[in-house]
Amino acid sequence: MEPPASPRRVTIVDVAQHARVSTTAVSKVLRNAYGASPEMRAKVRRAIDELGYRPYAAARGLRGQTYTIGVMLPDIRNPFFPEILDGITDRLQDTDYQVLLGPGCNGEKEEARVTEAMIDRGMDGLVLVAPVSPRSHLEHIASVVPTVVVGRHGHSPVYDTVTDDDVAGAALLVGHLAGLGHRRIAHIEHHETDPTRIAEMPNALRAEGYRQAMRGLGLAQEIDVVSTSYTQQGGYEGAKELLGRPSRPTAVFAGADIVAMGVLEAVAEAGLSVPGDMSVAGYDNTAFAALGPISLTSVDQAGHEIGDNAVRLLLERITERRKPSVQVKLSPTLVPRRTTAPPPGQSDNAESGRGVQPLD
Amino acid sequence: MEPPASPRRVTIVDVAQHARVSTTAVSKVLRNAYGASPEMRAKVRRAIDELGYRPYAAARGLRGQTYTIGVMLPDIRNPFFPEILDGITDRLQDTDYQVLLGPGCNGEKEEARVTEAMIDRGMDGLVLVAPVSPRSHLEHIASVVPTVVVGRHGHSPVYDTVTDDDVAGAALLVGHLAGLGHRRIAHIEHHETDPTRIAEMPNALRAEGYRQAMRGLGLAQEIDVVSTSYTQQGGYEGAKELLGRPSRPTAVFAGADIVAMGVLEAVAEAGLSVPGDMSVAGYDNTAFAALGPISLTSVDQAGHEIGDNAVRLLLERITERRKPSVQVKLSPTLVPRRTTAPPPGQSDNAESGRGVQPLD
DNA sequence: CTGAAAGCGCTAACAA
DNA sequence: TTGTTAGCGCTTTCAG
Repeated sequence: MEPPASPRRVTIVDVAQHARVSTTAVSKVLRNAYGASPEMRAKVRRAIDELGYRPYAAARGLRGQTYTIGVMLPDIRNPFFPEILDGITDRLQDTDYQVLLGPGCNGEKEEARVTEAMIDRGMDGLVLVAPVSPRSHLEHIASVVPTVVVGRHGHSPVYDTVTDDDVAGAALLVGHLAGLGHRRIAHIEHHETDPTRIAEMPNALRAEGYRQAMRGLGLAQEIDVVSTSYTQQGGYEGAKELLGRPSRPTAVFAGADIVAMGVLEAVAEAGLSVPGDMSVAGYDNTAFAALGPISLTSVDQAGHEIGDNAVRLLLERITERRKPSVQVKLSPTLVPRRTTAPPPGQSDNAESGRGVQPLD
Repeated sequence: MEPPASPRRVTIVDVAQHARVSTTAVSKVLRNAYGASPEMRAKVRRAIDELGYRPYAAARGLRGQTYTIGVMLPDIRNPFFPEILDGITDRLQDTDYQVLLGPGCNGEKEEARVTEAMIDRGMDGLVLVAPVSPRSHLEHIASVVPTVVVGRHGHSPVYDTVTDDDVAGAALLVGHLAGLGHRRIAHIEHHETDPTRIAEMPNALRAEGYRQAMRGLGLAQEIDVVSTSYTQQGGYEGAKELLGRPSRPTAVFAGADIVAMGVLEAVAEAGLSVPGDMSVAGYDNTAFAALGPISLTSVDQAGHEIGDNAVRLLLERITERRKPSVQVKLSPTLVPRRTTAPPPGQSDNAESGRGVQPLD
C-alpha cells in the first residue's frame, strides 16, 4: 500500500524533528562520525527506521561523498569483465558504497564521455578497466578523483593499478603447447601501433610474452605472429592466413577466447579437426570457453581477485588521497581443455587432452 | 599539460563572471531555456568553451535534473542484454543524457538495492530490464521516478512497458521444428511458482507459447515440459531427464540459448549427435549462438529496437510525467542454424540445416 | 557532546 | 530579456 504519489521525500530535517535532535546530529549518525553519544545514535536510528529515511546521495555529494563508485568497462560483451565486476561488488556488499557502470565505451571519445559523466556526477572513485586513453588523460582523471586502473600495465604516481601478468600467461600457454610436442606455434595478436599502448596494453604484452617464451624454448625460428584484432572476425581472418602458410602451424595461440572462436570456425571450414590437425588455445577463460561443445584451452585471469583488489586500493585511496601509488600484479593460471593435444603424427602423452571429432 | 592538482572546479559563477552576465543567464543557456537573447547565448557559450566548463550534474539534480538515466540489467552475463543497451545508448547519443548501469542484480533484494541507489542518486528515469520484483514494488518505483519496464508482460497505469512477443517466438520455433517433421518436441523451462511472474515473466510465456503452439499443431499429446532453470546447468539436467524418457524426444526447445548449451553438452555425453539424433534450439539469439562450432538455431528478439523504444518512452514520460502508459510489443524472428534438422529416419527437406558430426 | 548557521553548484521563482 | 534571491538536502565549520 504505497501512497498514491510520493508527496515529498523524507529528509534529514524530518528525521531530526522526529528524533528531537539537530540535523547535525543526524548527519553524524549517518556518517558514523565522531561526536554523538550512544543514546543520541539510538534515538536517531529509531527515527530513521520509523520514517523509512534514506539519505539522498545526490545531495550528500555536494558537500561530502556520494558513496558511489564508477566502473568503466570497455566492452560489456566480453564475458571476462563480469568476473571483475563480481569481485568489485562482492567487496562493496556490506558498505554504503554503490557501484554504477558506464556502458560500453569503444575508443577514446566514448571513454572520455563516460569518465567525465562519472566525475560530473560526483563519484567518489573510479575503476577503469582496460582503458585505451593516453596515459596523460588517465592521470588527469586520477588527479580529479581517486582512480584505479585495471588491466593496463605501466606505473603512475597518481593512480593505482591492478594487472594480471600477461607475459606469464602467454608463457604458460606456449609452455603447455610445447610440452605437448608442438614447435610451430603461431600467435594471433590485436594490432597495436601506439607506442604507449604497446608498452601498457595486455594484448601487446601477450604477444611479447609469446615471443619471449618461444625464444626461451629455443623456438625463436618458429615465431609467427599474425596481427588482426581481438574479435571473432579477427580470429577468422588470422586463421585463414595461417592456414595458407606453406607449412602451416600445428598450434595457434589466440590472444583472446573470442579470437579462438574465429579460429575454430576457420579451421572447421578448412575441413581440419581440432585438436587432431591443429591445437587452438585462447586467453581469458571466458564462460563460453567452458561450454561443452567448445571446451577451449585458455588462461584464467582470476577476474574476481582483480576486482577485489581494485576496490580495496580504491577505498584506501579515497581514505588517503595522496598516498604513494600501488601496483598489484596477479598471476594467471592455465586451464587445459579439449582443443589442445599433441600435434598430428605424434604419440599421445600424459599432458594431452581427450581427442575430439572434427567440428564440422 | 594538466595542472598538478585541480584546485577547484570551474563553476557556473566563474562562467558568469567571465561572460559578465548573471548565473541565471548561464543556467538558461545550459538548459536551452526560454529567455536569453542570441547575443547572450553566444557570449555564454564562448565563456563556457574558454573555461572548459562542464555543469556539475550532481548539483543540478538538487533543483532540476541530473541528466542521468539508470538502466538495471538482471544479469550482465546474459549476452542478450548488451543489444538492448546499445539501443538505449544509441538513441541517447546526441542528448545531454548519460546512461549508468546497475550491476548484476539477482533476486529481489539486490534489485531493490540497485533501484533505490538510482533513485537516491537523483536519476531522471529508470529502465528496468526483466525485473523480478513484485509488481507493487515496480509501481512504487514508477511513482517516484519515470520508469519503463522491459521484458515483462502485464500492464500498469504508472509505467510503460516494452516487450518482445514471447508466445509468438515460441510458436515460431515449434513451427520450425514441426515443419522439419518433428512431433516429439520437448521444452525446458525456467521454473516459476509466483503467480504474478507466471503471468508476466518471459520464461513463463515461452512455455505457454510452446504449449499453445503444440496444441495448435495437433501435438497436444506430445507436450513435454521439464522445469529447471535458465542456466547451463539447468539445460544439462533437463536434457538428462529427457534423454532418460522411455521414448525420447527428437527435438528440444530450450527456453534460452544458455540452456541449449547445457543440452548440447548432455546430448554429446550420451553419445548422440546434433542434429542427427536430436535437434536443439534456443532462444535469444545470443552472440555465442552464432559461433561457428555451436551454430544454434534460436529466436532473435531485436534487442536494439527494444532498447530504442524503451528510451523513447522514457524520455516522453520524463517530459510528460502523467501521460497514459504505453505498451510496446515487438515481434521476434526465427534464426535457423545447424542444430535443427529433420528427425532421424526422415528424408531431408528444404528447411533442414546441414548435418554436423557428433560433438564428442 | 550538541546545535546553529553557512554554503556546496545549480535552478526556479520573482522582480526589475 | 535580464538579474536578484531563495532554496534543493546534506555536511561542515564553529560556537556553546
